[in-house]
Amino acid sequence: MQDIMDVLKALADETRLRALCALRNGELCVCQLIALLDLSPSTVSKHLSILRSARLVESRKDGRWMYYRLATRFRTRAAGKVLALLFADLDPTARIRDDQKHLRKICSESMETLCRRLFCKL
Amino acid sequence: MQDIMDVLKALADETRLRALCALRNGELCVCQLIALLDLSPSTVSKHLSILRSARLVESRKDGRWMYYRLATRFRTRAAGKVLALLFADLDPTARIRDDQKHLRKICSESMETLCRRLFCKL
DNA sequence: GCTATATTTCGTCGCTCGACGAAATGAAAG
DNA sequence: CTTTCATTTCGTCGAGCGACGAAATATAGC
Repeated sequence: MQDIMDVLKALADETRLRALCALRNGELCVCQLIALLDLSPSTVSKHLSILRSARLVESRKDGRWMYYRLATRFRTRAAGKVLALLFADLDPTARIRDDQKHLRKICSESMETLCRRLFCKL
Repeated sequence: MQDIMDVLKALADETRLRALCALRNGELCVCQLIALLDLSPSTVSKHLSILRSARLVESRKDGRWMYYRLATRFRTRAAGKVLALLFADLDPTARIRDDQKHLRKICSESMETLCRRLFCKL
C-alpha cells in the first residue's frame, strides 16, 4: 500500500509530471531539467528525489553531472502501465507541447554553456 | 492538464483509495462509508466531493440517503484504465482486505440500525 | 591541495490539505 | 408545519508540501 501511495503522491504534482514527460526521449542532466522547469536547483533536486524514492526514475552520475532517466523496472505492477496511460493523455496538452519545444532548444546547447547561463548571473 | 491533475490528486490519498475500492462491488450509502472509514461525517463527505469533482464517482439521492458509485464514464481517457490497474495492485493489500471484510459486516446491517449506531451515541 | 562548479541537504516560509465540530440544508415522518 | 435525521458546508487547527536561499557535498581542472 505504501509503495502505491508513494507512486500516486509522486504523480500528483504538475512539475513532476512535466519532468517525467521530459524524460521520455531519454536521460537528462539536472541542469537541463532546471532550465526546462524554470525552478531553483534545490527545488528541482527535491522533486527528482521524490520521483526516485517512488522508483519512477533512476539516476546515474557522470563526472560533475547527474543524469536522470525513466525507471526501467517499477516498484509496483501498475506503475509502468499507469505512466504509459498518463503520457498518452498528457501528450496533447499545451503545457507538455510547450515543454517539448523548449526542451529541444535546451538540448541543442552544450551543457557547459547551459550551466554557465544558469549559475553565473549574466 | 487540470482534469488529469484533479484525478491524480484525488487518487493520492489513502482514504479516498479505500473508498473507491469499497465501491467496486456496487453503490454505497454515505453512512456505510462513514462506518467503513471510521471518520467524521463531514470528513467523509468532503472526500466524496473531491472524488466527484474528479469524476471518479457519481452520486444519487434516494430519500434521505445519498448513494455513491464508481463513475461509468470518466473525464480523461486514462482514468478508467488507471483505476483498473490500481485496483489490481490494491486488492492484495492488507488494508483493502480488512476493508472488504469490514464492509460485508456493515452491509449485512440495515441502514436504519447502522445510522442509529453512528449518530445516536449509544 | 586549492578552486570552480554541479548537485544535494537543511532551514524556513507560506499555502494547501485532511481532520474535526458546529451550523446549515433538505427530505421524511409525525 | 414542526421535528427528526442524513448529509453537506463552513470555519478552524495542525501537519505536510512546494518554493527558496544558504550551506554542505562531491567532482574536475588547475
